[in-house]
Amino acid sequence: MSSPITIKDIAKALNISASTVSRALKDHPDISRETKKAVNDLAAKLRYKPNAVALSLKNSRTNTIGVIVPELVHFFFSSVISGIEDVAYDAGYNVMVCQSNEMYSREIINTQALDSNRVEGALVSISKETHDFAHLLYLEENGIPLVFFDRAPEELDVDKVIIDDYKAAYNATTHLIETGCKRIAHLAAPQTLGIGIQRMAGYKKALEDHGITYREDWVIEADSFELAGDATRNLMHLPTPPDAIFAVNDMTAVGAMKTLQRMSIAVPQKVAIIGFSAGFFSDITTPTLSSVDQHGYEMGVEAAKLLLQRIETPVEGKHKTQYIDTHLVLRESTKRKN
Amino acid sequence: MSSPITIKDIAKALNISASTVSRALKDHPDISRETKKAVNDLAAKLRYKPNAVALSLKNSRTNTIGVIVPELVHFFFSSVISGIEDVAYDAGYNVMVCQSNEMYSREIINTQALDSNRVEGALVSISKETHDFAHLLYLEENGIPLVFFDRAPEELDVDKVIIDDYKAAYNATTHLIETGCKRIAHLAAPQTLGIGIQRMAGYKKALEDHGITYREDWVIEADSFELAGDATRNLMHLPTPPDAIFAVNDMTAVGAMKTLQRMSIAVPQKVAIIGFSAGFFSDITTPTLSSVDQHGYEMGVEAAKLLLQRIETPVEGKHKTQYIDTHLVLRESTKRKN
DNA sequence: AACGTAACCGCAATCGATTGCGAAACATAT
DNA sequence: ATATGTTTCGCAATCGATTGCGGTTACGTT
Repeated sequence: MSSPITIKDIAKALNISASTVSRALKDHPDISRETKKAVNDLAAKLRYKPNAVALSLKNSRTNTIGVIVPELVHFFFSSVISGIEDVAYDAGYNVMVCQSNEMYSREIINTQALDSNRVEGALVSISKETHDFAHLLYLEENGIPLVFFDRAPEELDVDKVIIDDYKAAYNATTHLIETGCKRIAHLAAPQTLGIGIQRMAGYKKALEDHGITYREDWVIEADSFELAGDATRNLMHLPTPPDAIFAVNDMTAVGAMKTLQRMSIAVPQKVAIIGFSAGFFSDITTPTLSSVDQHGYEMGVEAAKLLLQRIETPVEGKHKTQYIDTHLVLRESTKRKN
Repeated sequence: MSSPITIKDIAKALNISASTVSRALKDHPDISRETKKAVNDLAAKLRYKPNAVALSLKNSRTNTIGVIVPELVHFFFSSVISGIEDVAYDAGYNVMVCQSNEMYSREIINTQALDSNRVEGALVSISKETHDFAHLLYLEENGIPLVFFDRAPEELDVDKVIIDDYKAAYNATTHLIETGCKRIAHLAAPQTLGIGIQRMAGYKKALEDHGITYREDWVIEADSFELAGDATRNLMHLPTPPDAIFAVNDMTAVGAMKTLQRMSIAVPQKVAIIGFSAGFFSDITTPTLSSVDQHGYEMGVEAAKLLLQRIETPVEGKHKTQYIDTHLVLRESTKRKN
């Protein structure tokens, strides 16, 4: 009902000036013990809370960071945000969250909103539509540190926290090889996306390092539950079908698994499957799905830490690319090492 | 690098007063055409953006709403937040997100942060530890509208957007009965939580209405993937084990399903299972999981709409309880009706 | 008695934008 | 030439909190 208590209200009630109240509240030596007590007592009674907005204006510090993600409803992104929020909380920062819904136009508006609200830094994972980064780089030009996570622009000198897709794909493929698979297929992401290219490259390199010839007909672009069905059927109808599938993400892996089961092909005995972490539902398939854990929470933590560091001490020189370690989560959809 | 452009910068550069700049920017009739053009041109050139913080202070309107959830990393909660964000975006509001991590103490601090930051309203789903709501109700007493969603205090006159847990549980249980199950167990949430109580009550009522006796040993408090394992084993080791399980959420349902499979008990033939909340991973289990869809996104939308309405026109009289429709999503883990 | 000096506290400016009111400058009317 | 009107703009206060600087007491010292 009533508007919030201000320092003036206390001053008026005690018949002293606002400055005295302010000083009393922060235990300034200029203020007498009695005055301090009176002020603090009344402040407590009225439940005075400093107006963060006024402080922000005065100090040019909002204690708020902004986050833009393509979509909130993704296990991975919500994990990242959770990590961000925990770090921010510990550091006394608030988190303003926006989703671009994979739209370039909305990402721009989100960026401007964060700018207008004078967030002290921004954490961004770009939308699928975004190929121009001017709106974001503009933030940094204006003194708002910017850290990309997961989906970051390639070939740009910006701060980013990402996973080593190449290495992770290499490890996943190697695991298939080491558990006895020799005909390894890859359900790939579009080769326009950085992750698509990197994961493909890691896959190829693993084959090469283990003396396995790369076969083009074992690689199909398919990166969703739906697309995985057709792709898998096509693979299994080849003269020499694969005995393992490395899928570019978990939904694709599950799509392949479901399809194989419908074809009565045993997983992992006939065909092993490994995915790439989009979520913890790898636990709940039958068989459970081996996968590459992307450590979303940790990525959020590291990205937030880096951002806070940039806020404290702005970049000198080159920006940093930080890799989050991935690791193989070995479950039932791949065979055991012997 | 340089601090953001202010209205004064433009005024100084054009040798006019700040008031004139302000008026020129908003097309006030008092300002001449030439002045307006000069101001607008320079503003565009310098990419002037009004300082939202200063405006907030002046207008006592931050255009920001706060959200507190127990945990971000939940399909349901992230769905709700997504709905909230979309509504807020359309209305020109920003969203400040906090997670309590199921801790009462942290919920309090979150609340104070939102208060200090003068959010114009708050959307809250309470933590498991929260039994006292003073900190939240205090917001509303201070003119910050408050809308609870999903986890709301019972028996309190507050605005809330929830599902009809009682009805949904009744329907889920009834479906099990109608598909021939007669010994229906319930893996329940803590009976301190409203949802726990309501879902339990709906379960009981369904049994009663169909002439099935309630048995205490078929009800176990277990609301996570991990807890479901032990609970399910215990259930199946009873002299008369159940032939169906109604689980309080999907993760619990999946935990039960996995355990049954490990015990070589056929789902749904020997034991049918129905979950709650229809996370999209209900699709990928084998068998796929029947569940109650909670419509998280829609709940977020409705809660945000209600909050914005409260912000526009504060409550007169009693608060509102709004129910989001649920519906049964029938998949393979329950039997078909005949 | 006169002066010095702590001890305490208030004035006013500041952060950026807005806005009521008043004031120039010029034009038109009487 | 005086009065009235119109156009265009600036002053200053405001939002809430902070802080340098100056001012007022009261007390002690010589």
